[in-house]
Parts: sequence; structure tokens; C-alpha cells
Amino acid sequence: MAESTRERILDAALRAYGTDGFAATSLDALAADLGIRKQTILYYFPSKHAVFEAVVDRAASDLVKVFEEEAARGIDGLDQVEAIVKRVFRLAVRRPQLLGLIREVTRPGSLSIDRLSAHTAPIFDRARDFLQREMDAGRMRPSDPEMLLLSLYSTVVGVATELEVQRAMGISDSLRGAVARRQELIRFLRAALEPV
Amino acid sequence: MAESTRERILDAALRAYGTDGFAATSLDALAADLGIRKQTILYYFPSKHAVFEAVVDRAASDLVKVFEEEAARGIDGLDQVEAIVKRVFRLAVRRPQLLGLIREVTRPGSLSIDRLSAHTAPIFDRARDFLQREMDAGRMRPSDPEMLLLSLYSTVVGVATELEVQRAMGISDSLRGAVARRQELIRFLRAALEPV
DNA sequence: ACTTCTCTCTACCAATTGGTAGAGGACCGT
DNA sequence: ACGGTCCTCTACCAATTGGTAGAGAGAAGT
Repeated sequence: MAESTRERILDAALRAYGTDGFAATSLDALAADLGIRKQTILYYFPSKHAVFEAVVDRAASDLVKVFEEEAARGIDGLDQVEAIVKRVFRLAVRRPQLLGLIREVTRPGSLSIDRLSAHTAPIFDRARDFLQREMDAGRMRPSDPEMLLLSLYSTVVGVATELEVQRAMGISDSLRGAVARRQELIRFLRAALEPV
Repeated sequence: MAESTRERILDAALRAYGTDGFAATSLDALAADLGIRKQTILYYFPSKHAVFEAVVDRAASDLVKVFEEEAARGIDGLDQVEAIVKRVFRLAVRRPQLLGLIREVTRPGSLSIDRLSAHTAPIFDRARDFLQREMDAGRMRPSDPEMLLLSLYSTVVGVATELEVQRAMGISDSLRGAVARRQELIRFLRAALEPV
């Protein structure tokens, strides 16, 4: 069976919101992209903002699922970090708008930030505990795990999503470029995290 | 003398565009914030987008000036990196919307990215050369300077601007929090960059 | 007194915005 | 054949959007 209308709307909305942003994407534009009328969108969702929230919910579960799967494998130390970074990167290459949406939600003026946090809080907690454990075990350079987590988050999301900055720096944005970026990022993170 | 109307418009526009974004800020809202009519704004700037470009230009020069000043002092190695990070952080604390605007311009769907690059390209080049020089001199872990620059950029801008993510992680966003964040960031970067 | 220039305003506009009301078709079980 | 539910549509709306035209106030120069 073909994809349901509701799913198609969410797909198109993720693309649009993750690229141009929420405010810059009208319901009419979204509908035109799908070849339907905006009233059809408003049949499935009570308002424009409700579409956004549904997109955020779905994107958040997708991300959380990736983390859960990777954490379930129970790898140790920097290999665990590397495995997660690789998966986030794969996600970012396949669906760049997904992390773009996260950036949209986490902007200062945004609503729905609480909606996202509700999903991600558990994995943040788990990540913090993981870092603390690894430090205690001497497999990672000791530091404040919360701050370290923030640095890791910023670095990974930035390198994965800042395509325009890369263009401005003259870095290739081909698939091969993405692999090179990932490799360099992992080396960077390993150097930052390795115990002395 | 009081600040000119034109400057006041640019100030308010930076605040609004850097927080809520370009699309989400109407000329009417901007004018209301200033206690004037939007036609006054359109007297100084031919269009809404022209306001944005002027804001980008000013923000870019401010940023470039910071780098020029810091680079002119000719410090070596990681101390130079630390000095620049500190200054960027000071800027981010005093005028958070400035880096917020950069994030807005560098989003995938954005126009005006070329306008920003035109300003920043020289300092990117200089930064790349600096990293290369330091690596050659053995004062920095060798790696691809372009990729390293991207990692550095992502980490610094992320840690400085992702206030909502920090809130979601439960990190304090007080001034003291900013200092702690900066310290941890610098330790993180030093660890990542130090030669083996 | 005169014009000229600078600035901010009122008045207005066509287009687009998110959203409502409700018609009508397709498919369902009865 | 019939009522009901699901879905997509046309028609419409008030509010807001970016932008135009031009009036009028004030200061400055002549």
C-alpha cells in the first residue's frame, strides 16, 4: 500500500521545516508541494503548529531510537562514542532535514522545545551517566560530564549540519566529503576524550 | 547625541532576527518594538530583506574585527586559540543575538549566505593558514586544517549559542554558568589540539 | 520669505496568511 | 437501497504581510 496522506504530510513538513524553518513555510506551500489543498492538511492536524509538533515528535523518536539501539549493544569507552557518532552521521547524510529540524526547535525563540526535551531527556541522562562511568573507570579523560556532553553535542551536530559554513570554507559537500568529515571528527573527539 | 534612527533599527533588527529569525519577524513588529511606523523603516531601507542584509553586514564586521584584533597580537599555538575562544564567548554573552544571527544566515534555506562569506572568507583563510603553521611547527596535533577548523567552529558556536539545549540538559545558564562552560570548552579544545 | 532637504507620518493596496463551513464523493456494514 | 464514516474538495474570511504614494513638519540655506 502507498504511504498514507498523513505520513506524506509529515514527510513534506519535515523537509520544509527542517530546511526553511517553521515560520517561512506556509500551509499553502506545504500543500502545493504535495499536490493537495491546505484544507486536507487541516483535516489531519488542527493547526499549523500541530503539524510542527507532530513532526518534532516523529523526528525525536527516530533520533531516540538510534541512541537506544546503539546503547543496547553495550560497547565501552571511546568505541561507544565512535559508534554513536557514526550512526548520527549516517542519519544526517540520509535525512539532513532531521537535524535541521532539531536546530530549528532549539533556537532561542522557539516553542515546542519542551516537547523535544520530553523525548530526549532520558537519553541525555543516560549519556551523562555513561560519561561519568567511563571517567570513573579511567577510560576517559576526567571532566564535568554535563559540559562535556554539551561540547560533544555541539561538535557533532555542527559538523553534521553546518553545510553552508563548509561551503563558505571551501570544503566539499559530496558524499566522499561527508566520510572525510566524519573521520576527522572522530579523530578530533578521540583526541579530546582520551585519558592522559 | 542619541543614537540615530537607522542605528536603532539595526539594533532592534539584530535582536529580532537573531532570536526569532528573519521570516518570523514582521516589519510591523520591528517598528512597534521601536515605537515608530514601519514606513519609517522603509525610508531607511528599500525592503525588508535589505534590513536583513544591513544587519548581516554589521554583525559580520563586528565579528571580523574581533578576529583581526586578536590575530594582530600574534600569540602562538593553543594560547592563540584560547584567546580567540574567550573573546567570542564574551561577545556571545553580551550580545547573544549576534551569533544567533550567524546561525540564521548559515541555515540551509537561507539567502545572504554569500554576503556573510564575503566578509568571513579572509579570516577563514587566515585561520586555516594559522592551524597549518602551528601543525608544521609541532605545536598542534597534525590533521586536516580545514576539517579541524570546521570542528572548532561547530564546537565554539554550539557551546556559545545552544542555550536551549543546555536548559534541556539541566545546565545553568547564569553568568557563572557561562564562565564554567567556557573553561570546560577550553579544556576540551586543548585536549583535542595538543600534540602527542 | 523662499525653497530645499530630511525625516516621520497617514492612508492605502494587493497578496498571502492560518483557519472555518460545509458540499460531495467513495467505501462501509446493514 | 440506505445511513454513516472517511477523506478531499470549493468557497470564503478576517487578519497580517511587504510595499507604494504622498502629505506635512521641521531645520537649513539663500
